[in-house]
Amino acid sequence: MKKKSAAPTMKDVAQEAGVSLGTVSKVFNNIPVGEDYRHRVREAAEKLGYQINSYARGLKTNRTQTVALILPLLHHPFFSALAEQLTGALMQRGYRALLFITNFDPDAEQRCIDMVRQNKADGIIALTYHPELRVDEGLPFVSIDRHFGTSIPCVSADNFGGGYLAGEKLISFGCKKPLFLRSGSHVVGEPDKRFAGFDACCRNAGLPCESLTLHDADGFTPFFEFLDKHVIRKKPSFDGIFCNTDSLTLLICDYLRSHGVRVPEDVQLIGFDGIKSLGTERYVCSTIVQPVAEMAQMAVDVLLTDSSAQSSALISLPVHYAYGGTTLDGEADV
Amino acid sequence: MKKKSAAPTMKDVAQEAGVSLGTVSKVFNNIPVGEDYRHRVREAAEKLGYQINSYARGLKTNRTQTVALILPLLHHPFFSALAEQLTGALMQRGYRALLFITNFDPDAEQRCIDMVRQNKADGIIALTYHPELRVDEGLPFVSIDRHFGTSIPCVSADNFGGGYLAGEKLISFGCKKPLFLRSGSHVVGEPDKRFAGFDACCRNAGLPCESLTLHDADGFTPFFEFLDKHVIRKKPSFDGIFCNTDSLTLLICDYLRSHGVRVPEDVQLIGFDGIKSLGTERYVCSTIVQPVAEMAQMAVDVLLTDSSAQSSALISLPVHYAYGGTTLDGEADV
DNA sequence: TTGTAAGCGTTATCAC
DNA sequence: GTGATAACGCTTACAA
Repeated sequence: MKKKSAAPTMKDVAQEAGVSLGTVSKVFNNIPVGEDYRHRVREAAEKLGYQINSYARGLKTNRTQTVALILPLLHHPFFSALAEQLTGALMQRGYRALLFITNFDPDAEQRCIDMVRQNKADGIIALTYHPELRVDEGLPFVSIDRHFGTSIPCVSADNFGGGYLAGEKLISFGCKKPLFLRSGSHVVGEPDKRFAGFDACCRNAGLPCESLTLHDADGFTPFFEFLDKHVIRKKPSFDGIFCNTDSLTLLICDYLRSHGVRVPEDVQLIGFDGIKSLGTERYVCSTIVQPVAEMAQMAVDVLLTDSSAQSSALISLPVHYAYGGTTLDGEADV
Repeated sequence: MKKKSAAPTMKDVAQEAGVSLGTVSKVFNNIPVGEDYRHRVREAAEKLGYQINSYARGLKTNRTQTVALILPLLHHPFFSALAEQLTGALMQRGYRALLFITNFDPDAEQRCIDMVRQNKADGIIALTYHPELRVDEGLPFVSIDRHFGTSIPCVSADNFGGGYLAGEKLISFGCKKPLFLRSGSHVVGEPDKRFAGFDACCRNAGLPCESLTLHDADGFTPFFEFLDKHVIRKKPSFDGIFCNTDSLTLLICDYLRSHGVRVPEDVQLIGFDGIKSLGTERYVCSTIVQPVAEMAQMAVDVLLTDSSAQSSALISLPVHYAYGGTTLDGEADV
């Protein structure tokens, strides 16, 4: 008794069907084969519960139908939505997703890349914070939100356009004293353009905006100090704030309200991402919505499509504005 | 010019180091080898940028260091947290995560299982809604929140205990007329015990509770109709609601407030899951917190640990209560 | 200790 | 159209 429910192999199927190994292989690769043979093979496979061994196949073909997803984390709606959409888009194409979580740690990111090479994934889709990742030439790679310049395509939302749109909205809602608040990684990436767009819009309107940029390590207290300083007797010295994420918007909104500042009456807030609230499924704040599904689909398409014209394209997908209670436009505008 | 940056193989490393193939293999498998040999191999590997080919290895060893994660979706904090924790726990153990999203579709779930078999994963961790999944005997399987009875271990939160605790809390906060609301899949699973626990607690206290159970297909309107009927002039005929998820709690809370019912003054609400709000990182409602990290760790441990005593255990991990603004205990109790 | 060689389950290249 | 047979890159007896 040597074999203990070992998975059936092509050889077993061949034997069961009374044909040769090669014929079985052909059936499973849609290579022309006599109709009766094809049938016998299918039946034998069914009977034995045969499933092709993708490891053996991958070894031969050098293609594994597997794509690695490298993300910093999942416990944030934007990232989890991205992961879900990416996985779905891959599965539709017959690919499997190998998931790696890096926690923003550059070392972990590099280790992931190495694991991917071991795993012979057919490609990588990554949202990485490692400024100079060492990744195989020849291994298809698509970056999200981080443009590595030469030779690596990047998919992102239209961050500049989104920032500009945020400015337009705030101004059209009557804001005269715009402020920009940012918190996040110090690694430069596409999302940095949100401020550039906002700033450009404010300038064009003759309403230069103040701004305060923080990095992860700084925590949030500088924001609170800033707000304290600029809020005199519940009247802030600004009337419209564009935060670089919905998450930050919520934090700021909460702080202002708890200090007697009315949102949106005294100050209007616009965020970025398009996060919806659990349960009610409404936007958690007025926001610039990232087209997550489209970004995922595009990333997969670029990765898997014959990379002839792949080049080093930077693909920015259109965003849109959505009302979420922190501006004065109200539901009507939705 | 045949090879076009083909990945280096053990043979290349052996040649570069001037040793035999077998020796290289031994180095990479931590099998005793002369110190100088070991060194030469390491250097050669480094120089060539060699990475072991896990497909070739897997073909030989029948172990792929890969575990499949099968989840219905990711765009919900509980599932994304679970996915993140599971992936982390697996990576710590040197395993990679193969992610599958099923959208609650039993067919998709079965297809995933088949893909997993093709991929020769070493095991499966699944939160599945397929009542009678056909899964290989011999392929380690751990279920989350769904107990398949015989032979498949299941990890979940202590749902009964959590329901009981919710009852105790509501009663200790002064509730006299408890209500239970449930929405979700019609597939029975561990989470169903939340009501059982709550009901038991209410009974013990001599305060029998009403309840309304809905399934996904029903939508939410029956809840609203029910509430409308039981709220006379802004005074509801109940004063404490236990909802089976935080998500539902938020929905109900929103509905009540928009109809002039004060939460928590008129009605207190307790949810289940332990979801935190973006930005402020506070619990979105008073809730029974699931120990997600521990559940993930446990699932991985059970899956990967020598399955001698694995049996068909049902492992319930302890939950705890947390204040989140929808009850009368206030921050002090946290 | 180190090297040699036989597979693992496929695919692909041949003759038939 | 079909059936042998040689790889693919690795592990693992076994021989040296």
